[in-house]
Amino acid sequence: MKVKNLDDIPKAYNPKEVEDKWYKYWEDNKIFHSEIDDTKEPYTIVIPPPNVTGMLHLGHILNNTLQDVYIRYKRMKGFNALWVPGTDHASIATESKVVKMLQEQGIDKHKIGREEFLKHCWSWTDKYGGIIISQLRKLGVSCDWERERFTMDDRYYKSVTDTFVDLYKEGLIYRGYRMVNWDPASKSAISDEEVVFREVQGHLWYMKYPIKDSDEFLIVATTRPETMLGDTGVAVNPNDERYKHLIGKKVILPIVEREIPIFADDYVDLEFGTGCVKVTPAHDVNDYAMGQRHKLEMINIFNDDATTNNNVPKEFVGLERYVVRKKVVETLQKLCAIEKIEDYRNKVGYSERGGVPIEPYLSEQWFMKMDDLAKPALDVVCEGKVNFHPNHWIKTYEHWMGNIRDWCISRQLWWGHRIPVWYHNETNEIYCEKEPPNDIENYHQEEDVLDTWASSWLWAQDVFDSEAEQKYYYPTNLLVTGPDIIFFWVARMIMAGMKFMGDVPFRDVYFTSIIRDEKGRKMSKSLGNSPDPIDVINNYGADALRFTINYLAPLGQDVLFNAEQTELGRNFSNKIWNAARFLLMNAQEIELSDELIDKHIDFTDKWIQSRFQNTLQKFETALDNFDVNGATKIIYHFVWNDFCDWYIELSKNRMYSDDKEVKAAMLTRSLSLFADMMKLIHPFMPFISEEIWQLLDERKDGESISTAEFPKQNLKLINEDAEKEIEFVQAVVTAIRNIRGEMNIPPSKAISVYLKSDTLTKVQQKYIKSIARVEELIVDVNLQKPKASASAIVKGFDLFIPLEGLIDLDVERERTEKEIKRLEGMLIGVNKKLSNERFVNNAPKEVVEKEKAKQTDWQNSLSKLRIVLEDLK
RNA sequence: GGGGGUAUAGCUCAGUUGGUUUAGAGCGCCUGCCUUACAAGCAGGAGGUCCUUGGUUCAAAUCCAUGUACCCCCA
Repeated sequence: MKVKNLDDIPKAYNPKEVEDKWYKYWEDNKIFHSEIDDTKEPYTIVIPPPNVTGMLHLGHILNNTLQDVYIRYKRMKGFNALWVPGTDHASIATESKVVKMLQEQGIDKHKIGREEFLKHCWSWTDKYGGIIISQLRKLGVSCDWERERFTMDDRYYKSVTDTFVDLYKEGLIYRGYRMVNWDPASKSAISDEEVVFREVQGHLWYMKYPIKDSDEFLIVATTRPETMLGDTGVAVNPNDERYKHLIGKKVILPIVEREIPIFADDYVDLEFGTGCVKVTPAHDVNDYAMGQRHKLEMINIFNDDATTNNNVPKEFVGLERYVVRKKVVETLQKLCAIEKIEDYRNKVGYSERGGVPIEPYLSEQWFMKMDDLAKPALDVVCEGKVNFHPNHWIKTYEHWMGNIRDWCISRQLWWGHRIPVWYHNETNEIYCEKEPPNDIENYHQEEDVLDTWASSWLWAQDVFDSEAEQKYYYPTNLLVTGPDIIFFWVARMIMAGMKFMGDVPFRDVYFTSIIRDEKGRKMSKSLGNSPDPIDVINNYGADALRFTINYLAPLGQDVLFNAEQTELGRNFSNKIWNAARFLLMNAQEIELSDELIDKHIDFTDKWIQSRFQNTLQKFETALDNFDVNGATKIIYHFVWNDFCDWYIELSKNRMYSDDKEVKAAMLTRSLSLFADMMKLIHPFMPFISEEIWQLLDERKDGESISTAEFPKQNLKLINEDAEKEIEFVQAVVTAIRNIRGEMNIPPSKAISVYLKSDTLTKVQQKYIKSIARVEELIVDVNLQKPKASASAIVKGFDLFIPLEGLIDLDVERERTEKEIKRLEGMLIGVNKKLSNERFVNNAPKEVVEKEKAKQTDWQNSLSKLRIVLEDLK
């Protein structure tokens, strides 16, 4: 062992100087590259591909740090670790950005045509596509960048469209005229999962529909009066006595003057509104269903941008839907056909991407049959072949998979995987093959592209270079993602895996927390409550952010985050840095040697080794159980409390020893342990751990902690005797510090301590003296309490600190009385337990013994304290 | 309407198969310290009806039920 020569180690850790340097080193040395190696077991993760033109946000930080923790941990454990990175083309999100950008230049997408438009999309992708990737590098993720993938790569594109052809031929994909969720802004269908419901303050309009050949009229209540232009019926509940006599009659639709039937249907809620429902089969999902049941006419009144078409009276044609609403209401009011208008809160579906209310809309779309695909995908989760963490998500998954509907996979967009279907120009016959028709001049291709998720559902299986690679790396081991895309993506990847690979795509799925601001609100651009992670990294360091966010993020709970909390991780970095700095500075002038590693060992060394083993064990168990949050707490506690607060403090005694060999042996061991400690830290804080690890010993060129062997558990090093010895030292020291603190005795003031005990070894005494700044320590089983002294009971033994002149007797009396009260309280509890016969008879013997021991201890301490108190009076 | 989650210190959260003292941590607060690694630090301290009410048990923060409050998802 030979530490680096260091002239001047900065007092505060500066991540900026360290982080970029090591990231470059890792990349230059291809530390993260993986290739097939049959001698090693693979451990594979595929990144949830972020939107190619997106920006890194805090959700990405948590998600990618978690993946990095596992991939780095497994890499050090000797697995052939591969983390495949990449980005997603994000069809609708990217296209709407490009459309907007072109609009600002006065360019219309349709005027320039598909090919020209796609060129703009590609240059947009080229321009912004690198940003999120470089941001991820700042975070320190250990992806194999040589394998970076994009969902629009030629190879991947081909798998996506080929898969379409296979499923079409198998009859699992079909075309149909159906009602879909229509986004009038992007003029495209979107899936059910892309609709977000928002509560809005609206109105309930009560409209009068006159009954044909009668003076009577019906009143229908609606939240969307404009759709009345497309009404083709009025429904009532068959059991509704109020309207029974009207069933079969007709009403004259105001404005339009169309005769439409009154019919009965169970769907109608007697309680809602008036109990009469206007039915617009072409513009409402429930009305559509009723329309089909009762064979109603379907009148589509909207164009694809939600303006009215020619199916409405002339004066209403060509108006935007909310303009029509106003005009319809005004016209009805003039006709005295509005009974009343009530305020009403209801939920309106909005397009997640387009941000406008969706329109239920009838159109020709492509669908994928879900029943056969869903069944095996549901089974593997229920059987535990895919494990969810936390596992309560299984219930949600089960519920969704059990009630699944066919998936609308076509989108009326250009940016994406164009559906591999050609229609014959004359016959309109469908041609669906992996290659275009030979006589392509006689065909025109389907204009629609596939839903983005219908491409990314193959991500876990089609990011590899060859079949051999696929065989080696698939199934992947872990997927880390947010629970919000459990249906969009996780479920569909499992379907794809089972269908095309005959095996699950991943064995474990870790559902991350959702990051919120300190008030619990979702992070959003409009609220401006989302700190830019790059700013946070620049201010505190990537390690600090990585550690903090994991320290704050328990599995399955939301995280309330603000940037200042990153101080936690920064402070921890600094603590680690200074501990290393202290040891390294002391090691500069001295000859370290591996041969000294087991020389001059005492119980403090045995203790810290024992603690480290205990920590290692708990740390690995936590990671194996996906308790990442727990792992951060375990390592934090060991580093800060055990190692820094106690072991380093204790080591100072030998650090300043005259015996150079004692010092060298101690330093050799400490630094060796420090290297192991850095390995535990490394998955969370890759930069600082690499920096320090490189300083601790001479390293070969290209060597990295990233590929160093992870410490092995060694139960032989667990040492209960040493732990007990330290516990006693800690108890004595804590008692002394407590008296110092409460009596306001400054640390600079040397004191004497009397301990009425016969169990303290000379070595223990030596450490107590140095660490508690005790000038004179007298240990004697027969000693008497000195006059005017403060006292404490340590593990049943009297401890006195004579402080004549300094000690305030009133304070000491209060202190003693407080302690007596505390003990009395505890004794009441234990006495009660032990006087309960049923407890003594029924509880396990060990538990009863324990309680008895407590009783004896406390009784003993209490009587000692009472004597002390008497003496103070 | 259906499903899921959460209630523990001022704040954010730990708390293992029920028994580790009268329940822990970080931050915040109070007191004392520039103790030759670290003031981004050290030492000490205050602060809790473990949401309500029942039940199971020798024993409940922990298991069960009920109620209340908040959050999320689906319709």
